[in-house]
Amino acid sequence: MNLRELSRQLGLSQTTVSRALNGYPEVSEATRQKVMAAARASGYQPDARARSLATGRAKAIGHVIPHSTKHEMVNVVFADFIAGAGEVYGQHGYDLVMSMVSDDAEEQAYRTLARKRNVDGVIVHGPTRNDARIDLLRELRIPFVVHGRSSDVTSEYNWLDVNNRRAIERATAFLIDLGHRRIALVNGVERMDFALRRRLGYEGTLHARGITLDPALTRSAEMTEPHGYHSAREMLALADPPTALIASSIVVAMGVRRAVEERGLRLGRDVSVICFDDMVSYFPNGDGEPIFTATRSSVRAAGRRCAEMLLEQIEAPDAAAVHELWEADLVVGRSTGPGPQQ
Amino acid sequence: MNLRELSRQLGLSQTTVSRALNGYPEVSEATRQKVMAAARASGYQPDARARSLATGRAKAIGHVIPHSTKHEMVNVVFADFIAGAGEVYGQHGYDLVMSMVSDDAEEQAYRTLARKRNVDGVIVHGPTRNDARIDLLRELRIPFVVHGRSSDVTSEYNWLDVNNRRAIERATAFLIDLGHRRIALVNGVERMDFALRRRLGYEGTLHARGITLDPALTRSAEMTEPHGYHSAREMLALADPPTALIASSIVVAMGVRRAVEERGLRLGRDVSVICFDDMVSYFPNGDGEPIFTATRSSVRAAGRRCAEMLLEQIEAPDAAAVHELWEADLVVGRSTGPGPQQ
DNA sequence: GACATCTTCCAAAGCGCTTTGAGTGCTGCC
DNA sequence: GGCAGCACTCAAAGCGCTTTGGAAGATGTC
Repeated sequence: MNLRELSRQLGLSQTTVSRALNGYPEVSEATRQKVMAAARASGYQPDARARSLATGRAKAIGHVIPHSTKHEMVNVVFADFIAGAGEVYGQHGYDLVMSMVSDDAEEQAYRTLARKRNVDGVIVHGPTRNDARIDLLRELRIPFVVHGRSSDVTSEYNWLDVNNRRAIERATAFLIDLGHRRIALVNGVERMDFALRRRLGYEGTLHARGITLDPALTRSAEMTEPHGYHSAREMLALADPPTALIASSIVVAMGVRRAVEERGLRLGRDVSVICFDDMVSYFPNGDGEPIFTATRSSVRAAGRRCAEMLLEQIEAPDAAAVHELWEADLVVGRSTGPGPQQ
Repeated sequence: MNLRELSRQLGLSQTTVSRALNGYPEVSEATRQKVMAAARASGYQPDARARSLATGRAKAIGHVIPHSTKHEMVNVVFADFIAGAGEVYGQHGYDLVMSMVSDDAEEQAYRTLARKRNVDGVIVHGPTRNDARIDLLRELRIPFVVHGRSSDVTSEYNWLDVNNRRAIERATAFLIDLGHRRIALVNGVERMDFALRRRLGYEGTLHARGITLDPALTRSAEMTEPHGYHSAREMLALADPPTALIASSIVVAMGVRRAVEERGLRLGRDVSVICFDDMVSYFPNGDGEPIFTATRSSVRAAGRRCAEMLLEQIEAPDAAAVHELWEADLVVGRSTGPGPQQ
């Protein structure tokens, strides 16, 4: 069933049928009703490709996901972000098209996406410091929103970020206020902008509070459970071990907890842990009182908002760039307690 | 830059340029080289929509993901499955288009997908028992592969499944051999076919070994960490608690562990735990000796294989339906030990 | 009643590609 | 030299939709 067939059945021209279905005013209410009814009855749905070719709008958003051979990791929070964004796309009749691409081919992937014209815009995931993709996308003149930010990029672009620096500052200060002085940071890969900002927050707060940074108390790697485990295990075995750790995600925190418990220590009493909680659906931070004291911000909500921002940008391509900086909550759970008595 | 412009520059017809680029034999090697070079130089890439409209092939695969309002959960393993499938799609020049859809609109989503003709096939996720989607997709005549199976569906369809029943049979037998008699099952939602099969494996093995099933020792819900925690916590508080638990995923197992440790028990000594490990990238089951004794099967590999099967099916739509049943490994880790002395 | 103005509809062009069917020029053979 | 056959190339017809630029009929105004 296509438009020609449908209009033939109705004894109307394709023009009229198309207009009736798309809500144009040049068609009488009576015929519109007739057309709508016939369309529903026959299950007519316009061919997306033909419509897209005719209108110039793909009605789809691209997400390029690098799957590196080096760190073969699909981001933990990714599924929830996509879920949030996908909701909004669905509401607005947009599709989500994903490209999994080896990370040395990522730039090419964006070029291809732009040329093939099957997306109207893209979301940029996991920006690094001075991320080259931003200028590339500007050059390609394709609307985009960055989930996160990229330090040292001077051009204007749309982004939505959590105030990672501020969040970790607050977490660090919270631990210091509790009497901790040996505070470790189990960070993500610091090529990633968010991880870098978290480190800055950590270092800045230690410095401001007169605590000298001990390089032995920071680790940085992919945010997996084993990363948390090994980092914590090694650091807790030091002669002068940390009494508190900041974990970059709830998954990392799980690893930290494993190491803590393996050592026979009790979380929240012997060792304090704060983590960054992205409120991932299948791994909530407890369901009553939080398991972990955490800085908290919903990645799913971020996905929703990024999608909205992008759709707005597509509607009005000449609008000024939009930025949103979200503050994370600091929620207190059972994983933190007073530091050691001096 | 489009085909017309490119052929104009080259002084050739669109036909010839198109044929040269698509590897048809009716064009001389010399012109082919010339055309290729010009295309590369100008960064020409055919418009996906126009090509798709002309060829009738969308070069894209659809994944419909229900996001229920009831259980607002994005499947844990989903990201890894997609990553695997996406790799294969990428290698074959296919895109992946995702529809997030509220689960009461899922059937409509498939219809729309079929009508809009912007995908050549779909992957069905999370089949339930007697899943209506299978007959629907047959009726819509759109190639599809089911990740999992659907009990009680009589029609033929393509599927790839892990032998969940056998895996849990082996896990249960393993625990019985270790001397356990009070064995609990912390299962997923049993509307899901895989969860149902796991229960059958559990019940069957208990029965075969002469152990009477205690309904107090089974739980079933979304596979989240809190599900593992609450289930284990409640069951461990019973007058006659389980000495071993089978967890439906590694995330659930994390919750189980939390409950075990909270009770002051030691994993692998006081309580044994076996889980189903989907080998999710960010949450490996340890990196040397496994943390948990587990039945193990890579969901990422499953994604890859499902994608291959689907692409083959698209190439040869009249080929017979293909099935693959994968056996899970049973790997021994540190979370299991001998049962209580009689 | 004649003219202007809406309202309602239509034919046809065009989006950018693939593919059919038809040349055109060249080579080889008799 | 004439012809068949081959190697290339092309013009044009779609794919299914939107949208432009009219046209036809209905309505209103003087």
